[in-house]
Amino acid sequence: MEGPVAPLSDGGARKRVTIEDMAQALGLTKSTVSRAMNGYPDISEATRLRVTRMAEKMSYRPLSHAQAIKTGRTRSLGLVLQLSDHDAQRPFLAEFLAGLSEGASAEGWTLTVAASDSHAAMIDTFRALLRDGKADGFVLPRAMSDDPRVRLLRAEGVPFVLFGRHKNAEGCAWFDVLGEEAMRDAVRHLAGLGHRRIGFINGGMKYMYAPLRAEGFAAGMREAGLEIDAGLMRQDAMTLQDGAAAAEAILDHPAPPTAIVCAVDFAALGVYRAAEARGLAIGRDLSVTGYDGIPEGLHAQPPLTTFAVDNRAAGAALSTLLIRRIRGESPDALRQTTRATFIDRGSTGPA
Amino acid sequence: MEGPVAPLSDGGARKRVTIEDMAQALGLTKSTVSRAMNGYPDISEATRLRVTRMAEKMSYRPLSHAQAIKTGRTRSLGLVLQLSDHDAQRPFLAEFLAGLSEGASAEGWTLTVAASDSHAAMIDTFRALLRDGKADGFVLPRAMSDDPRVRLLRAEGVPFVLFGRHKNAEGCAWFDVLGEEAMRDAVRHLAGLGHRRIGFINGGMKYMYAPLRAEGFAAGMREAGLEIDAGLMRQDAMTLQDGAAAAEAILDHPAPPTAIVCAVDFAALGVYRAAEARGLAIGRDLSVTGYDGIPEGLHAQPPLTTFAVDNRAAGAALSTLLIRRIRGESPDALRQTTRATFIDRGSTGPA
DNA sequence: TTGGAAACCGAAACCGGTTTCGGCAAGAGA
DNA sequence: TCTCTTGCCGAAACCGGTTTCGGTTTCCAA
Repeated sequence: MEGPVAPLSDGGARKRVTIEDMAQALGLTKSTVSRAMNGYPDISEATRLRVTRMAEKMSYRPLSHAQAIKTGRTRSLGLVLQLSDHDAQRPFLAEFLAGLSEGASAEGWTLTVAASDSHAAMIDTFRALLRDGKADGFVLPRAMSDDPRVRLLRAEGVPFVLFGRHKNAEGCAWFDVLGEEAMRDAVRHLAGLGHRRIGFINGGMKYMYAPLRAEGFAAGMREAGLEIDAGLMRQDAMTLQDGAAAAEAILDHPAPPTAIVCAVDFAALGVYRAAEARGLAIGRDLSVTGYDGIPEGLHAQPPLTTFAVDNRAAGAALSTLLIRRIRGESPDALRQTTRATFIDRGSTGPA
Repeated sequence: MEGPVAPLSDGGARKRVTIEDMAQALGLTKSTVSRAMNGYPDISEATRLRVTRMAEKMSYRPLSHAQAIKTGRTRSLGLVLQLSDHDAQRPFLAEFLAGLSEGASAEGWTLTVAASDSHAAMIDTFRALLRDGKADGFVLPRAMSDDPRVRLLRAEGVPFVLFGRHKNAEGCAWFDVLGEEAMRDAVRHLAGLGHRRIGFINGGMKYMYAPLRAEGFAAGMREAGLEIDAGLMRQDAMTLQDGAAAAEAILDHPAPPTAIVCAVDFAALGVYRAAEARGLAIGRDLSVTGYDGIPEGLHAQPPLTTFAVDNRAAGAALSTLLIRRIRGESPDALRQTTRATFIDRGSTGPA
């Protein structure tokens, strides 16, 4: 039923190869082996080579928790999820985790995940993980403008890397997707289709990305020579419901827009609903753009024109950056950005 | 901008309290302290009490990786995500992780997460985690009928716990939600509304849950004295698209059903789409029930009648079970099930 | 009173590494 | 030729725990 079963446990047969085994095989002492593997300068290049070769051959890898007892570092990255945050990050979580795990395991690191409901609990979670040496550094998703996590980790001198930029760059490494560029491109795209009154529905203002995207939208409007009407702008819309409500308000404007740029895909789908309720056909009577690239957008009617974020790549980049940070590189050298990719589907059309 | 910053790092000031500190404070040796904390029989009840009290007072907790070097156990649970699996588990992932983390940290354990694309890579991932002692046991989501993970872990003698039941119970601990009961209740509910021709759209047959739910559906039909028509049944529908396709096929039947029971919410939403395309009003012309309790169901038009699974509770239960399993309890005592809760919304109506 | 078994704790080895320190040999400068 | 470095490695201490092994006391029965 379960197929043939391998030899059965190990029975103490095949044991892990230790540094002592290495030393024995090489005719050296374990201290020499250790220093060779850790790049100490008082080891000749010749023996270092012998050691690394032998390590390869015997497939020796130091036990991370054995070294941790002396070094304090476990070769593991920490991730603390905040649950009260709206489902915004949910759809991407799997890809994001995959990326993180990928980047970590490429260097022989692992990922330790914890979750907490409240902000206070989250700080305690960080403390507990640090206290027990369960993580050598942290990935902080969703950078916020006043971020308690950043305060804590800075104060404790613990390495971290943000997903999202931060005002106060001091000591901050980060990876981010240039959402403002996407917003600008969205406006440009719509303006190119002849739209002149364009609305904007932004995401949660407590996050760093929101002001940036607003800025990008504004820049796009200026470049296109279009007037920015505050009556056509809403914010803090991160769910479909929020988006629908925002769209209702905007469409109630005496001079409603012919297109709406959304900072979040879910909000864009909310616009679909509001439009439907008014008998407006998306892509014909009302153009909409989103941002994120959620799968639901692809299967909406019509499919949502949006900017896709590669969350897996982001995760991989973040873990790589964090590892480098933990290894001591300066945070100033550890800031990367990328762009979202425009996906022109069916939700935009000529004005 | 960031607020006042605490003392700065620790500067070596406050250090972790070690077992030696405990020994000193108690006038004992560290060996005694250790044995007291680990429940050795050669420690008097009096000193054990003194030790545990002092541990509480000094908030002493042994460093998990320090003990790991001797015991081999790290107090961490492993979770390996399979990415190629369709997005089925995605929406629940956050809650599921939260539950796992919750259950783990309640006992002072942590969660190590890894991801892999292919089946082969997944096995390697398990091996790597085991080899480096990064996990003492594993949570296996989505039990499959012939599960390579189970084979591997059984062979290696590594503790694990399944989310989902397994045919061959030997050595298997598990937690599961009784999907078959939900399917039966769904049929009963529909039969009570007067439906006599009821279709069934099942999920992925490679998973253990699918045959069970089919069985539950069949049982419900028998109990209601209704005829089971194979022409009204489809399987392997785990996405909205799959569900729509299955519904199309079923509705093409010369004697189409007036209700369809779905084993997966996403498939039920696919039924919505198929019905819409034919001008059938859900809840009036065609009744539909789902299973899972995804948020999209709540906001569908009309809201989806379904059975909600508490994935957070499931996660918490699983980690608790796994910890007990790792501590040596027999798997036979570690099998729990619960029921999904029926949520009667708007997608069912009288025949 | 004595001998033996429990009961209980200390001493020391060990786990798998890292890091400090000291010493030997070869090479360089005088 | 003799010292002084330098280069290179071994010896040993250490990290924070666990576990084995003895060695005292105390209790109890003989």
